[in-house]
Amino acid sequence: MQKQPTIRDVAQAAGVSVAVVSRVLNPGSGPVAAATRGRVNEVMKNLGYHPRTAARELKYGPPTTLGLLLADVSNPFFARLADRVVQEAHSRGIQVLLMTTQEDDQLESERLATLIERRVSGIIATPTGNNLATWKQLQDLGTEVVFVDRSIPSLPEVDVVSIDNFESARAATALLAAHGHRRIGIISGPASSTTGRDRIAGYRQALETAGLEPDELLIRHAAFRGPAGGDAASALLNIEEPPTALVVANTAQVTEVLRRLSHAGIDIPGRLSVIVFEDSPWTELMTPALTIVKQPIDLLARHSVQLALSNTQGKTSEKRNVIRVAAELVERSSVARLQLSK
Amino acid sequence: MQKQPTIRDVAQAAGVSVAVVSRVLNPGSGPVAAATRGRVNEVMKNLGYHPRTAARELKYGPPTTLGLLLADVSNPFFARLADRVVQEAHSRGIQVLLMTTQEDDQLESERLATLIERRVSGIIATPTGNNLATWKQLQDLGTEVVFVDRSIPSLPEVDVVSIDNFESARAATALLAAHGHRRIGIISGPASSTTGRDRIAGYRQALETAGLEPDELLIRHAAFRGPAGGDAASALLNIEEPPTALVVANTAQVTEVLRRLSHAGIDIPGRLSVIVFEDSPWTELMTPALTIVKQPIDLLARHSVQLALSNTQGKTSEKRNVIRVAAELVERSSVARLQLSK
DNA sequence: ACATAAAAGTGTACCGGTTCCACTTATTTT
DNA sequence: AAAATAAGTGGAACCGGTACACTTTTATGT
Repeated sequence: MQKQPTIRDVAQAAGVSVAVVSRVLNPGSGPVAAATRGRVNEVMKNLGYHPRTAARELKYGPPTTLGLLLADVSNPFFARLADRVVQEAHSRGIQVLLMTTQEDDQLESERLATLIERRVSGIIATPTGNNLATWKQLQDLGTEVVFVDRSIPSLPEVDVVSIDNFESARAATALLAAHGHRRIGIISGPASSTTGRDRIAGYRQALETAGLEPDELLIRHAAFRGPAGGDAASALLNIEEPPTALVVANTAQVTEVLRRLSHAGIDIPGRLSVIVFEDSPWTELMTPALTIVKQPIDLLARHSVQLALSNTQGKTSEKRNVIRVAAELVERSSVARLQLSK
Repeated sequence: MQKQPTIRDVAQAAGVSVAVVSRVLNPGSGPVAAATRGRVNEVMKNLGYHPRTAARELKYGPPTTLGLLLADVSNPFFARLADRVVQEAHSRGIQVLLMTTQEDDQLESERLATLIERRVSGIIATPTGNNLATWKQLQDLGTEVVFVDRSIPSLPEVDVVSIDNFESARAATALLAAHGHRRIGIISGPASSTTGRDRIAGYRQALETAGLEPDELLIRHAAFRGPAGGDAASALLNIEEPPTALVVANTAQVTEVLRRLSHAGIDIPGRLSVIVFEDSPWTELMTPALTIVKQPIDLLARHSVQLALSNTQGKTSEKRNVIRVAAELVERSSVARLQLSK
């Protein structure tokens, strides 16, 4: 284990001053004779020299690191988002520090503290909904904060990138109504989350447009983690007048819900039509292939990274950015047309 | 956007020297009177002071950051691995820099350069198989390198954590043989990858034990990305004497293969029995529920992090570590017992 | 009370880069 | 040919922490 050469070692070996080496390292920061540049480069290669990022960052804050704070990377939606964010960031020469909260605000708080200490230039996050003061502090410190997928209404000054939750749930519900369903259930995220609430709101809107009376028994909020989604599904199946159609608007709970339906021996779409907010490849492989609401993850990632870096890149737009991208309703085979026998 | 207070600001406001503040920051590094400690903490809180990691890292290399270099986080296997690695690292106060290679050795090379500049203490990676010199350099520099899932045979000094690829493929193949299958196909990773090769080797071993003659037409290597798996599946279905059973040992290509089988209208397990290397929840939701080889991702993650940090934590074990954990064959409904009509 | 030891606190060099400014040497202008 | 300008290089301060060597204060023992 050899010890790393420093810029001074390079300077000495090349017979120049450290200032010159630094200029070679940062083209455009000053003039260097072509011959000198070549010699220095040669020496750097021979010595296996790599400038140390930590030292570099000490002088000026690091626009080279982004924090990506997600609830849970084992959720395919977040995993794909992470993948795209990382790619997008790399294409701009930015690195990504990945952190997870497990939807736990205490953990979130610790992660945020770390990100502050790292002086990351931007943070892309799916907030738990708490730690308001910390989020505010981050912004005051000049860190560009971008909420993705969800947001926190009481932090109206933070940028947000998400799909149009209201509209996508409305469209899904409207599709079911158009197929003749009158008892339409929905399982959404917790009421404390914006996605959870907004999707329910879209659902209600669709019911109203279709002239259907909302039944609170058909509306379920479920936590993102644990068996909550499955329990909600079971509960829905056991009410007096069970639904003939179900919107699973809680992405993290889709497999839980489907598992429960499967164990209960529910025929899809014969007994229950289903639309899920989830566009993993497997939704197409199921029997029947699931009708889904597809989130344009690429766009979410691209916009998030762009916003998270916008401040750093100089063009500090003073006003807040809210980007809503459209989700796509992909019709497959899990929605049945109901015979109107009444 | 206020500018950040430094340790000197804190020292001045608290009426002490920077050394004392530093001691408060690093308990155990020296004596501080309880009253002083309280006062300094108070001032730090009021000023919103957070010590800057970059400055801290400058003096001693950072055992606070790990590099996680994966092929692709949108692959559920890697996603879950990332999730566990991040959790495991966080529980030890370590941060994770996530990078992806898209199986491209050029990109891998660039990512490695970045990791060198960051002086990360350890790297957990799924190597593409190239960049041998860089991997070696990393080790010489004292970076703890751990290959996970795959390895590079020509780098025998690098730690490896993976499942027993040979044995898991052997077991899967043996199960099919025990169910009476004599034409067993396999789609594995590329021949350039250790997983690709080792699983094929296990497959051959199982055939031999079962007294079956290997047929090269039934053995397919497919790239991890793109439509290669699907193409391999199609090819297998179109040979003169097609298989009655298939092992999909290329995790990244499982959905591709299944999609192709589905489009071809293949009845599983009626016409083709299937075992896949993939344990996402959806494999249980399929009709029929898939028989799978389940990788103990928790263990892989835990061991990887442990090894990646072992050097740093002082206990420099001079010899190389190779950790092989057992995969579990979970029998469900996608394997049919064949009537031996011959 | 007085020596002595332990505790508390301070000053400052250092980590490895970047950059400002001064300085020397070449090149151009008139 | 002298003066002005540009190009190339070097010296040293600085970024924000850490830790060593040292001084001052407080506690302990007889």
